[in-house]
Amino acid sequence: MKNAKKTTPKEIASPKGMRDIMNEEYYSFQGFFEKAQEVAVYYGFKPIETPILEQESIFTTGIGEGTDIIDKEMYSLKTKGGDQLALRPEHTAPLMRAYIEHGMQTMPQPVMFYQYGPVFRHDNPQKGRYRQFYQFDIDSLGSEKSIMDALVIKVGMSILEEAGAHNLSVDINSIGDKECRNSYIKELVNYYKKNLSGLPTIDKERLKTNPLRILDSKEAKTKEINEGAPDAISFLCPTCKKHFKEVLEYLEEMGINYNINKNLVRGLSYYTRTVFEVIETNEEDGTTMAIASGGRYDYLAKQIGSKKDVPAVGFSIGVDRVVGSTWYKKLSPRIIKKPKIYFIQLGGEAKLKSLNIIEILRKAHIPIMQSLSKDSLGSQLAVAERLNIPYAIIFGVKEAIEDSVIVRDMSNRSQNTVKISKLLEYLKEIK
RNA sequence: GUGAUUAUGGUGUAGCGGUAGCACACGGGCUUGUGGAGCCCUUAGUCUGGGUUCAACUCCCAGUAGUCACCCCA
Repeated sequence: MKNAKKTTPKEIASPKGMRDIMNEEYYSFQGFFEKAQEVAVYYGFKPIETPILEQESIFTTGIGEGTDIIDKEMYSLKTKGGDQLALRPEHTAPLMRAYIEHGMQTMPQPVMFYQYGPVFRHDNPQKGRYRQFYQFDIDSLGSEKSIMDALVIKVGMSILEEAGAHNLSVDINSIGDKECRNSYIKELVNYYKKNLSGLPTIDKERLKTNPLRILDSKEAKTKEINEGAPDAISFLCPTCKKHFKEVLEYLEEMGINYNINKNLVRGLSYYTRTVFEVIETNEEDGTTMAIASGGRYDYLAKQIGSKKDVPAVGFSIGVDRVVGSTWYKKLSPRIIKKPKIYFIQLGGEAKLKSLNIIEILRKAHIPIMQSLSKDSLGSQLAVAERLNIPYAIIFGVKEAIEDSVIVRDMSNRSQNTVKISKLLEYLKEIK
């Protein structure tokens, strides 16, 4: 499967960085989504689903120009009607748009939502990175209280733990609010200007567009310069400092391990105060990967057109990275499950009545696999075997006359004849 | 956007400057009221476009795509 596209002509291949999710992988995703929803619901979050397409402007103004996501990774398109739309590169701005559009500020605050689905970024694919990928988001809108920061982090971490994660660490930082962040940026720019000659070109460029980003630059020279850079936390105004301290206290209280990373700034410009990333360390090779991240975005609402600020905070999980990890504990979905019964029919008489029996099973919520198109018993059994299905229901001419079926345990080849009227009862027992 | 690397039926693979084998899978047939089977048969391939050459699947270049890494990010 891994080379499925190596020779497929482009016309019939999925687009670069996008793939089909099926079989075991499908169940893995589905299982994760169900578990994540369950956890979120226990904490009082409600579901929402926003459109995959949005006005492009909510992203350009919300996430901000000067970020890579906007400048080079967005799928933009113009509709036949002339609207400028974009495939969502993340869930946060659309959620805020929905909040504003539906006047949710009249509801009891905060409003807490979870949502999940595909997001799109036009980046080059590599390990754990696709152009269409899946995020599960937990957000609290309408409260600036530090406990909401802690809450979304807690819920996100619980979901990850339920999924089998155990080597997680939370990198956390605070980049302040409008005032302290601006004075900090001013100070930072001054500092870099003093060291301008030592900065690589990329970072000189960033000095103009997004100076905060220089802090987590991967350039060796910049890293050196960053050693002496002023740090955001010491520039925090008293309110922000208090907020950050409270968040950390809550995390400690909940036993969540964190480390303060002064260079963490995140690539989206709507963040204020709390920002964090959840890092997974691979036990085998020691490599790390961010599998979830988020932060507070108190000014996003106004940026995308609200008259009032809506303080909010969110946590988003990179589902592909969770499901694709070595530690992922396969969560199996409850709603869409893999059938445990293979239905086999034999003879014209039986084939005729087969669909009725399948319908009886369907009404009892018992999914099956079948090969109605086949005739011979042997070949149908072979398929059941091949698909690794534990039970077979055999329905032949004789059974059709007697209104019964044979239920066969594929593992030990034992079988029983069961009246159709008692079939559901019988199946309940063997499960 | 940058770099490395790869590309042969559906899948996995062989091979050679003289146009391709093999295995499995799939499909059909025989047999068959009880299992990964057997036998027979069919289908199906050199990623695309250029170049070198009498001749290219093979050598060269470009493109595309997979994988990985950088940037960035989930």
